[in-house]
Amino acid sequence: MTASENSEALSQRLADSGLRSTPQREVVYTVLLKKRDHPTADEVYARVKSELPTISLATVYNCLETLVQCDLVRAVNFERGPTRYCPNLRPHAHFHDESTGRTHDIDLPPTVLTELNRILPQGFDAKSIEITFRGQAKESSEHRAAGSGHS
Amino acid sequence: MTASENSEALSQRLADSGLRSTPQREVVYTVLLKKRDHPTADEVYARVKSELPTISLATVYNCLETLVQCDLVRAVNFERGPTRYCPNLRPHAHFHDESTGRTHDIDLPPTVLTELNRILPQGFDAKSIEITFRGQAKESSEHRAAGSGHS
DNA sequence: GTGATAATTGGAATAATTCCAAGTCGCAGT
DNA sequence: ACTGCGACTTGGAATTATTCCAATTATCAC
Repeated sequence: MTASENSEALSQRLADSGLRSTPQREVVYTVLLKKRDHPTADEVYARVKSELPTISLATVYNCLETLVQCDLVRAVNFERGPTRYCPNLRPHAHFHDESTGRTHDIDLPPTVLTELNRILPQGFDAKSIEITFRGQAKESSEHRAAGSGHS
Repeated sequence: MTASENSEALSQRLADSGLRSTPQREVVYTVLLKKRDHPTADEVYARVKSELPTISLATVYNCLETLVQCDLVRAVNFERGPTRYCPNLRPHAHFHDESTGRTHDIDLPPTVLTELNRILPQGFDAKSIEITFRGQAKESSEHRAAGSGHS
């Protein structure tokens, strides 16, 4: 998917919700797509500033919130600490590597999701499931964990 | 399990880690056991104060942290917002009811855990898995969701 | 009991996020 | 093009959750 296609997708989604496409929203979104390392709002702010030096942190929070509303980005929270943002829309779990602090996306086979829904008692109706592994990723630091690639 | 048995278990665990059993730690722990609604530190503080009026919020944070260290309590974070605390030690998932804001424990069959570990790519070694459902629990407010009962 | 060590306390400090009021931008209708 | 209205952005103040710190207090070993 090219950059302009992503931009198209963004304007489309925004328009669907009656929202406008703005430079700030575009840049925040492309920053998320460019480096998929689950950055915090502060980190996004730092990255966006190199392209849009006058943007404010409040706007970054606003844009991120907007993108989450439009279902273009997922907000992720494991443990205490700042919220992180993830532009991977495929069903996936997160693996939090305790030694590096890094977070990897793990693709979820659909069977696992249906299986998980089966363990819910009567009357529980889940709209979404979040799964976080915690442990160590022993291999090379250049994992190509399934699920990060949208290219 | 009686109250004094819980208290025993607590001192034991604390001793194992070279820590002392104190009134504050005991009360914080019993408060968590008494009402298993995943309270925040502030809520625990409020409940503990009725029994131990001079306790400080800092101490509540300290005690909770200690209990988590001793593996008697789990700290739970879904989405932004304060950390919540859960004295259920059995493997379980959380179901977050979006309409009531309440959180229910869902027992996890061991098969699900082994299945989940199977989806990890080579080199990923998970020590723990956290699962959170989000949706609506349609039934009566008095669910006896499996997993809460230790009695 | 006495001393060493651990735990508690209150308040200040920090971190993350939200709120708010003012200013700016962009489109719709003329 | 011009104007007006609502949406968006901005900076700073406010809020919330949590941690830090220095001083006191309690507890255990001897």
